[in-house]
Amino acid sequence: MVVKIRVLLADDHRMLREALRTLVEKEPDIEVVGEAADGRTLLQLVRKLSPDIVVLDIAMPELSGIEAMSHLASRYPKLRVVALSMYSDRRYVIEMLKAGAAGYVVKAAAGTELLRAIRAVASGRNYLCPEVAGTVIEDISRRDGPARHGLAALGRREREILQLIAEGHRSSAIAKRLFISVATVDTHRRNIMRKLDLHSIAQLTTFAIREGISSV
Amino acid sequence: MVVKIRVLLADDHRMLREALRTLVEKEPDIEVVGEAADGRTLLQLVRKLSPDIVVLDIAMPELSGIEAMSHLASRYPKLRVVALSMYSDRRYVIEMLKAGAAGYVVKAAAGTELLRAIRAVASGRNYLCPEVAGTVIEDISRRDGPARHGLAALGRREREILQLIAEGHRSSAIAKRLFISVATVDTHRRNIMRKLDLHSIAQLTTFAIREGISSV
DNA sequence: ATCGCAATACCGGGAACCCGGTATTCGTTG
DNA sequence: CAACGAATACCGGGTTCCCGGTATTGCGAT
Repeated sequence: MVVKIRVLLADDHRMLREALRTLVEKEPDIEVVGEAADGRTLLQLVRKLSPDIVVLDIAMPELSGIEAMSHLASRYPKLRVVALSMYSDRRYVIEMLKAGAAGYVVKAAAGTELLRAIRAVASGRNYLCPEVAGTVIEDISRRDGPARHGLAALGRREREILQLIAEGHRSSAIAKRLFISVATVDTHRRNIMRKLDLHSIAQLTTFAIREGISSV
Repeated sequence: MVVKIRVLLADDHRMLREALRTLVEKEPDIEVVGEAADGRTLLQLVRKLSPDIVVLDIAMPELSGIEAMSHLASRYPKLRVVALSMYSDRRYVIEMLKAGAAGYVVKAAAGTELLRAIRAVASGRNYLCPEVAGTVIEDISRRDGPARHGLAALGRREREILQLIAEGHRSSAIAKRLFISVATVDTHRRNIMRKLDLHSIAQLTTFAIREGISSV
């Protein structure tokens, strides 16, 4: 009687979730215990279902994959996450790994890469698909100190608020949504602008799109 | 002995192709005869394999889904194509339907929608998933003249001002630059917003980037 | 000639944004 | 323990944004 790896899938595209589920459930040692379409639902399901592994798409609405990753890492230190993404760009890879992901697989890779990642991560190791392994090695060889620029200078809450601003929400709506005051939203926006040296909503929006926090 | 619907899958993300293949091949009346990762390979495989149906992702490298669709429609009039996309936006839907697609399904839909589309299209009918059916109906009910949508609805001056707004310039700076009054800038911005049904600078910026008026 | 649209411009008012400053609390790290 | 940063929150004031309304002029098409 083998113990199955209990996997939760998080991707906003329903068809892809279902298709990935079908692919993964062909494996006798893996079972999909749930699916989440956005970052918030993901957090709820993790609490409810206690999966072994989360397969987490980076580009998700509301609470982006990166934000969700940070939340998961702080609240569930034992949980192991495999990041799944269209992007093999260094920015995304490093960001997710820093946020606590144990694996990173691009959608251009074969389905077997995802299965390999799930099994490696479930057994306590980390996993990078070949497409991004070079990226990470290059980043390590470039690392030259704790200076943080751009997106890396923003805290978790700041990134969350930046996404909502860039998605067109007003401060009052953001405040209501996050159960904080409008003054706090304003303060965060100001801090974000100071750190990024930006001075308008348009510039914030452009930055957020460029950094993949918000989509076009 | 039932005749299977012979399907060719075209999507540049290998993992998704494989996952979709797994999903589709669970059906006894459908078989996947091939997979293409880009528009050129797609054309070659269609010639070689003569599938009944092509499931065609819009966003592909080399030859985009829309261009591939046009090529297929002119060279293989009997071939039936189901467009598969992240986008439910009217622009893409109408464009693909005009290019000759017999069906359109978004990735946010359930996997069963794709199966339904394949079967409908294979039996000679057209298929629109519910998420875009309203879009098409609205487009038809609007088709009462030279109605213009999105960017096409904007005049030269409006486009000029949209670009400057999206680049982060304030109304006062735009006014000074174009030798007009701030009130006029405000009026233009209002007209732009009305035509595009947008309500904030962030939304304008996102639109401008998407339309290539402004860059990230 | 007439009409419609683009470009220009204004009134008014309320809310949001931008930014100067301030503060407290909590958790982490040295 | 002390220091620092993140998160929360406020004061104040000026400007900009959003949007209700209005208007005129010039040009091109019919």
